[in-house]
Amino acid sequence: MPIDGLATQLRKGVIEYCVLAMLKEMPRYGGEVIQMLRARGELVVSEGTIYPLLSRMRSEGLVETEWRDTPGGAPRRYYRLSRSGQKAVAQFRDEWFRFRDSVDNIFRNGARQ
Amino acid sequence: MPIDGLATQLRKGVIEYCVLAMLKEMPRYGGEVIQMLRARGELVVSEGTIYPLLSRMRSEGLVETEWRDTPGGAPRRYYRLSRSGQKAVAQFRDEWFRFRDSVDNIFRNGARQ
DNA sequence: CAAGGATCCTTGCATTGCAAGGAATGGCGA
DNA sequence: TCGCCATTCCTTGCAATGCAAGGATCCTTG
Repeated sequence: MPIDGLATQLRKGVIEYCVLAMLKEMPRYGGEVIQMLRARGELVVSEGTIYPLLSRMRSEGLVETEWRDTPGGAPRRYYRLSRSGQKAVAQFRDEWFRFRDSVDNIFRNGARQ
Repeated sequence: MPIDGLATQLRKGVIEYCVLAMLKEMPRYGGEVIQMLRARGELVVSEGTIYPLLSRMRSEGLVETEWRDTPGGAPRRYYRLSRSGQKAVAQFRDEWFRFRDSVDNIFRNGARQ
């Protein structure tokens, strides 16, 4: 059973770039990213989504990582944007706004162009 | 090779409801739907996407179909919205606007809530 | 030492967009 | 008539990715 029926498929291909965008400000670790996405109602994700995603982005060179010890508990792997990650975010951002407008048009104006 | 790199994954889970929304005005056939989506720059799809999609929607009861002869050429299968298809469009519409706002926020304001 | 919380990861599955290939219908020119 | 082409529809197999479930490691607390 998916976390949230309809929106599950909506998230495909968007979460990756949302995560990259969240890393623009500062490096973050996996659990932190999950918490931040959950704070927004519509972007709830599970560990099984985020960790494989972060691994993919690392092997694609979009992010770079660094272990940091914590005052108590397991060490955290922090992710920060690489140069090519920054480019990817910028490129996707443009595509997102165009895509969003197309879909908005269909749902606001019906099929009329 | 995908039709359009980044946007390929974006389309997942959205095209289905865009097609349903396009059927609200009047019944349409597969090729017509493809043409209309291509007219919008950001929602280009191929036959291999639309025909399996229309079949799924038919077997889920979201659309009903009817064959119509054409003045010259192969007959067309026309799709029209069923009652449950109308409900699905309305429900998705609400989800879409919320989802869109969440993503917009991330790309406009960074990670700040 | 045992229990528990936080963190990270892996495996296997479901969904869905896509390319490639193919079949049926009718028009048109050789 | 025969072959070719455009139009329309469909099927097969693959790729990408969100997800649940399960598990490993490290630290603290009792």
